[in-house]
Amino acid sequence: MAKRQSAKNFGAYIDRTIKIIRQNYLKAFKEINVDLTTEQWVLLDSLHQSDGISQNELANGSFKNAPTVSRIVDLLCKKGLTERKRFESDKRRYKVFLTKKGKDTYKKTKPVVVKLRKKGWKNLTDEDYDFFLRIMNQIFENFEEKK
Amino acid sequence: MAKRQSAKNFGAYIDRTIKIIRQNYLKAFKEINVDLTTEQWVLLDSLHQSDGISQNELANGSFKNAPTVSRIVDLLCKKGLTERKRFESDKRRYKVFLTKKGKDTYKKTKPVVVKLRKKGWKNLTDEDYDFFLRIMNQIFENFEEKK
DNA sequence: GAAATATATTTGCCATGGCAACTATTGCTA
DNA sequence: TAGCAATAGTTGCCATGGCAAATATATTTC
Repeated sequence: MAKRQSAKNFGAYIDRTIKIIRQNYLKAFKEINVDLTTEQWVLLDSLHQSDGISQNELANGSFKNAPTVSRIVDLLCKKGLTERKRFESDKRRYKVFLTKKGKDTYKKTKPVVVKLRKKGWKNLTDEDYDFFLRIMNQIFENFEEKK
Repeated sequence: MAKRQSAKNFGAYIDRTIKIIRQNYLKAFKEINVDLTTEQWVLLDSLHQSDGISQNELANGSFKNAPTVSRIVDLLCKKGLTERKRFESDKRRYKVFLTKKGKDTYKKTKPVVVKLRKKGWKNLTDEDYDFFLRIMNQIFENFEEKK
């Protein structure tokens, strides 16, 4: 039973959970010989859903900031998984695309991710997920900047 | 209502939540002119509870690995908040202590952290916390290495 | 008691990410 | 239209942290 104190140390639990999730992703990719981090996969996933979006859009969709996305896209391009093309109408922006290799890598890793997600939610229910989402969103909202 | 699919993308929510928590801690410390990160505070807190423990014990208690603790303790020592003393009986180990300044800093920041924890749990109940702990611990357990 | 093992800590390399400053381009406005 | 503000992206600096290798000391084993 949780301690009945008004100041709850939820951060520590969130921290250790996200850490073990990242480690499991990394290990699972390694096991199928894919050189990809969790965060790199997140961007591949965004691109799979909306190929050709800008880095800014990638950032918004993945809760990352612009510099981080810039650097991860650099890495993905170096690995040959994505490529950048300038917008014609706005030369400040890039469209980021999955290459053939990027699409293949996504196809190869997606089932692994699905398996990881199932593994992570083992012994938990759909109702638990609703509860989980409500709590996570509430904490997030509580800390959001008041406009 | 959450999507009824067996592979639930819980990671993204955990990720964005831990990020906004860290940002709030950092900002709150800055506002009271304390130069301290969230993770540095976590170690101060451990030391406040058990002054003189080793870096290994610090690591275990904070879900950090040994290299990370080593580097954070370096920083804390540079800031004059902690000091290392060798064990007499085991010269591989250090005992890490809070200095006077470290204790003062802890006293100054603790109320701020309590306030942040309350802020983060706004509109959530004790029962929510039990639920939250159960779900977080279950996810963690699901990903833990089978011995 | 010497050699092999185990443990505590450090260091190096790299990825993520926060923040600020910078460049290039576009849009707005007086 | 000249000048300024806004936007997209990059770069630098630093902290965290994962992993592997190195160092120093302790413990075990033969």
